[in-house]
Amino acid sequence: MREEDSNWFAKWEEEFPKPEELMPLSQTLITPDLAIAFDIPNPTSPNPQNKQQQTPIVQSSQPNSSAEFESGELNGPGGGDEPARTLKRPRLVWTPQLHKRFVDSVAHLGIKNAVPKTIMQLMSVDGLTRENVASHLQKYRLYLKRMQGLSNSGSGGSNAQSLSGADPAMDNLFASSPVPAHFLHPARGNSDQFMPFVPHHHHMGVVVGHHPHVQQQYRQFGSPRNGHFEHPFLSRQQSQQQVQRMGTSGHNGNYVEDVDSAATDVNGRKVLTLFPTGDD
DNA sequence: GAGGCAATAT
DNA sequence: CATATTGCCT
Repeated sequence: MREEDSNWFAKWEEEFPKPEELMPLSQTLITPDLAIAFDIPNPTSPNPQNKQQQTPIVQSSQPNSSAEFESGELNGPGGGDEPARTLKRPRLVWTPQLHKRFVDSVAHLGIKNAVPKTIMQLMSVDGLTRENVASHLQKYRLYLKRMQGLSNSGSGGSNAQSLSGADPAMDNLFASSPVPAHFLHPARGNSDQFMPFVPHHHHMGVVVGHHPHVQQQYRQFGSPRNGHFEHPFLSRQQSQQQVQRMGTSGHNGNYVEDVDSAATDVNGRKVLTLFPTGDD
């Protein structure tokens, strides 16, 4: 019982956006079927008054069979009554924010408890599946490993070092969130710290976008898209900020669409964007 | 079944 | 290219 114990929770809370802040932006979970079926409402006449659906109960959501409203046309096999069955969920887009939540969860869970299931539960992100987390966790571990090998300079911190030529694959995303020091080296003398497990439930909005065609979301640095130069980090943040503005403006309940890093798709590739509306 | 990880697929 | 999926193992 150190003084830290009394602090971790406060910090943990602080990092999260308030429900009120989430409200304007968060949409209820738009089920793939629904989104696809309706092809997402047009941006100019969105749903001005969207209701938010809170789930006060802690639940590992397996939103895989809830809504099944067909748009009327259905060639469905059999009769066309059954709920969504073999529908594929869109690819999950790991925004820096979402990943931050991921990292926070892992950090607070401790290495031992940081397994896909628990992480997923702690994150409490609607629509997030165990597989999503598992896949990302795998990559994240590789990232950490890579970094341990290169952790020479005495930055004393745990930040992304130079990334050049190695595996610049995911560095961009991962570098955007602070990596707890204990991650880099196994607990020493510290058995483990377990958490009381407090089910914080913040609702994250889910946006499914159907975009014409955008290629890479995370472009190389120094490549301005609309004639504006920006930093890699900023560019990402700005993209998100744009999204937020649209929502907070209250004018248009616009779904993410124009934003390059928002819900986008390459020729029919649907993308799921869960975004928290909070700080970075 | 759940997890970890490498390979492979989209 | 970022995720998803699969295979094989513990």
